[in-house]
Amino acid sequence: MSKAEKRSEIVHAALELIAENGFHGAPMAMIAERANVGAGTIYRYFENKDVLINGLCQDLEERMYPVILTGYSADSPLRDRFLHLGAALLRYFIGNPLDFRFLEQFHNSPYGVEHRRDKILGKNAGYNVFRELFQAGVSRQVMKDLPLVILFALAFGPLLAVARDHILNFITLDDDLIARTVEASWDGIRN
Amino acid sequence: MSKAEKRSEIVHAALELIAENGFHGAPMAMIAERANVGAGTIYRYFENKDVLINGLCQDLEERMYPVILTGYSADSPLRDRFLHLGAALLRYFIGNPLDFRFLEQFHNSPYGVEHRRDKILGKNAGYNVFRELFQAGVSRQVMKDLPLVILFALAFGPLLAVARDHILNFITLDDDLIARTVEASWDGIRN
Amino acid sequence: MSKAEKRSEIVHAALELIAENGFHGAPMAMIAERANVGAGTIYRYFENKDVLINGLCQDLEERMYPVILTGYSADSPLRDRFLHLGAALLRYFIGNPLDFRFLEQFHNSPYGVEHRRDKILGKNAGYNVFRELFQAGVSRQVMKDLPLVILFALAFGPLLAVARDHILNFITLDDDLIARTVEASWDGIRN
Amino acid sequence: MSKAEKRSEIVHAALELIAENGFHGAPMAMIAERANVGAGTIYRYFENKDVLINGLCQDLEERMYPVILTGYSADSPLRDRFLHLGAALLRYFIGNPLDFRFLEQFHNSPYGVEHRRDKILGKNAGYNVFRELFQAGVSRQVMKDLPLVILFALAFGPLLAVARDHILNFITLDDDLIARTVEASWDGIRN
DNA sequence: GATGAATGAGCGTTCATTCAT
DNA sequence: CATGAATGAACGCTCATTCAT
Repeated sequence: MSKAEKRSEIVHAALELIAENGFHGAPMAMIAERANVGAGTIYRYFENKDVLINGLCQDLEERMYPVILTGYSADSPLRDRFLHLGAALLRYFIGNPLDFRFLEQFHNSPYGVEHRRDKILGKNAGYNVFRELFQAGVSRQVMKDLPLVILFALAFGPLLAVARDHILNFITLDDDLIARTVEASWDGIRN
Repeated sequence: MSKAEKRSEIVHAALELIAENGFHGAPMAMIAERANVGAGTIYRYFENKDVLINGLCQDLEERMYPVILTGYSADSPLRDRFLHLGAALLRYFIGNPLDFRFLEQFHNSPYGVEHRRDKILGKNAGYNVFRELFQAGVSRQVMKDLPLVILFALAFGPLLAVARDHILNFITLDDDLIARTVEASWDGIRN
Repeated sequence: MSKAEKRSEIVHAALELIAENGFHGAPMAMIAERANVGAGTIYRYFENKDVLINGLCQDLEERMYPVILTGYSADSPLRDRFLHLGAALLRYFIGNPLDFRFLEQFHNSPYGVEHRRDKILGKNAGYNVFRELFQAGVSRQVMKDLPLVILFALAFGPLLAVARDHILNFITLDDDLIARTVEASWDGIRN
Repeated sequence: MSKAEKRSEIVHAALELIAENGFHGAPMAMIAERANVGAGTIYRYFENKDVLINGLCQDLEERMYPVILTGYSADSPLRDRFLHLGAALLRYFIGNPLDFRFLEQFHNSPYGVEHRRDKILGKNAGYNVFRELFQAGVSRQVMKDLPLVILFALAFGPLLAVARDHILNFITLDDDLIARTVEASWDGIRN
């Protein structure tokens, strides 16, 4: 197993366990076992558990953004751009439930909050596609004149909630339901 | 200290610690200390830590529902009823950040999921005021014809997200902002 | 087993293991086992291993000083006082080899140095009997006019060395040899 | 880097780290790093860590004895010979505090005791200069008629103690103080 | 009934040693 | 030969739970 593969195995095992059982249910020894490496090996790739968890998040975003940005055109009308991103996000979460579950766990932790603070301050490139979209929407008066943070909440709050409901089997989303849900969340932010 | 008072002290101490520090930062011994009871005493009131945590949630709802239902009239127009509940919920969370922080921690745990499953299956009375409202909204075609679960997500997803943002100091909500946020979330669900 | 007894068992087990095997050979689990307590129990009596080790030292001094000061008279001639203390110290170490071995380990550690620094600054009562003796010796010109620290080294350096040699079976001290050794170390410091 | 150089780098790095941080603060990986060799390479030169540490001691003595024997004449009077060796030893330790710190760490370990046992049984050449000196002193009745082990303790106990005190900054030795200290220790052993 | 001392499994992490490259 | 990634036993410490008082 190459060095990159080993790192990947560790990351995968950690994400899987955290997604399935939460942070409590993912001790380092169990991550190591599932990754088929020794317990000490993880520490060659990640300084400690905190660093591993933050690495997981970064890893995930690097996998996720290319997917949801595929076919996205910054020249389309704002509504179309939002519908594309919303549906892509929802589909990504549904198709990658472990990633979604991990993100939920992550955002509910001290690191998650810190990470979010950085995002809102605009340090992160991936997020900026959303930020630009919403800033354009407000300035062109296509969207409601509300603080960006609230628009984010109106747009993504529902999408994350239905993704969770789908993954927990409270509902089964199909393409039609996804489209109507994203349209409804558009109604929440548009003027 | 009476039996009921002692139970109340325990519940209060536990909720406070979990809200402040997360589940990790709330060992039983610390809860006992803050509640001014012996560590063993907690086990007279709650079979184990899991049961305590579920008790906390139930306790919280019993305090919260009377507050948000104050002044609520089932005879008002659907829109008014929604705006009342939404704003009341948001104000409750902002005014009781510990309750909100606890709920967030709770919902992000195996118990939280189980609890939610019960809610959606309709076992819990408190939730039913929302259920009735949304069922009426759909049947009178005032709201979109979407599954209840999705309507819940559209309505409460944004409210919870902005409550979190406020409590984490990413934004400061005032009455005007609260009203406009709840109206925006109404736009998401109304026809 | 009473609380005081349990503490005593822990202290005894720890001192024994450290004396026999050094700090490396005295993990907390082994101390607990030898003391017939659970591993966690130690932490009810000592905040952590460092505190335990410092406690051991303090404990030891509280046992040792009364013994070596028995029959000691501050009114005797300086020479007699020194011979008394020197022989008493030597006898104590020979009679309590575990205490001696522990002290040697202790003084060769960061804590030991810190502890020694305090002693030399004069915070500790037990040591002061030596300090007074040497200060009197210098001022009455019975002892050499050297810094106190050097007099200590001249007086106790040999005593500790022969105690070690006896305990390691390089030599067997009897009362006669003890007396002549202490007299020789007196020759080192006297004028 | 030649084989001998590599060995030397390893020995130097190990001694430095152990002197600075104690055995705890000198893991093999850190020694390897400071020596600019691979971790596994150390095991080509030393079977394991224990052997390395013993090698360190031997190495040190090979560097130290030539220094303290410089200018030493076996034909001088016993007193002069002792004063020479004592002062040379003290100066060596003060001038090479890492060597001294290492020796102290070393002598306080199972290996140290074993090493000392060999010395006292007379296997080691370096030590013999002291042994010869003391044996001559006793037989010519210049020194006290005490077992050699005790004479060693009387002579070197104080010297090691003041070296430690100097290195730990409890006192600052100058040439005058060194001379008077060595003379005082001579008083301890001479008749 | 209430207590809190005792427990020990389990945690995150380290490091001497091995061995494939 | 030299390397350094991999290993896993062992460490200090925590904490949910029990039970003698």
